[in-house]
Amino acid sequence: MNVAKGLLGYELSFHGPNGTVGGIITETEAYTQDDPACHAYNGKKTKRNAPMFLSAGHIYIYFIYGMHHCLNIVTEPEGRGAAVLIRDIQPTIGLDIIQTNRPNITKQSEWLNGPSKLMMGLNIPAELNTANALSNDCPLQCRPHKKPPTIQTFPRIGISKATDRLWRFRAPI
DNA sequence: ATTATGATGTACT
DNA sequence: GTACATCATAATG
Repeated sequence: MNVAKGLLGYELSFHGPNGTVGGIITETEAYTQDDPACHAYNGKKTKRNAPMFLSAGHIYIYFIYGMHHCLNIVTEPEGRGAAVLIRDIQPTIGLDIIQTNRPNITKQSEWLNGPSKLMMGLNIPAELNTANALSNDCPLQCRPHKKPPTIQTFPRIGISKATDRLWRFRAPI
């Protein structure tokens, strides 16, 4: 969760076939292996969550609700299953391309303001699962941009377990 | 082999 | 605020 806070204000960029798109990370959620809401709870490794056990900086993308994908950054050393869910991004790079990827959404502020919305808006392919974002040839890059002056803390949402853990973090716009 | 459920988004009332 | 789309995965038989 220290990483979840640290990622706020970072600029995430994706170099796709149609150009480069990206934006500033403004909301994240932390998941660790001692957390009942985590896909890797108790260190149980499955086909789906295997990327979470790679070393920090790897990418974990999973499919949910039969139609959506969510993007996570792995946060702990190899062998421990933990990651940060990227929940909200403010678009800054390749706005015209992002608009094309979100044809029915008029407000720029709603292009990437959700874990699956940002996958659609940035058009990130599920094949990036298990890639290493720290490697220079990775199409997905994450670089420091602006450090947020304050960080707000909330309960996580969309889960049914461990909702008491205040592991959702937001940077004010 | 079968079943329950989910780290959600969108449209509609 | 409520309803529903839609299916891979993981747990269970």
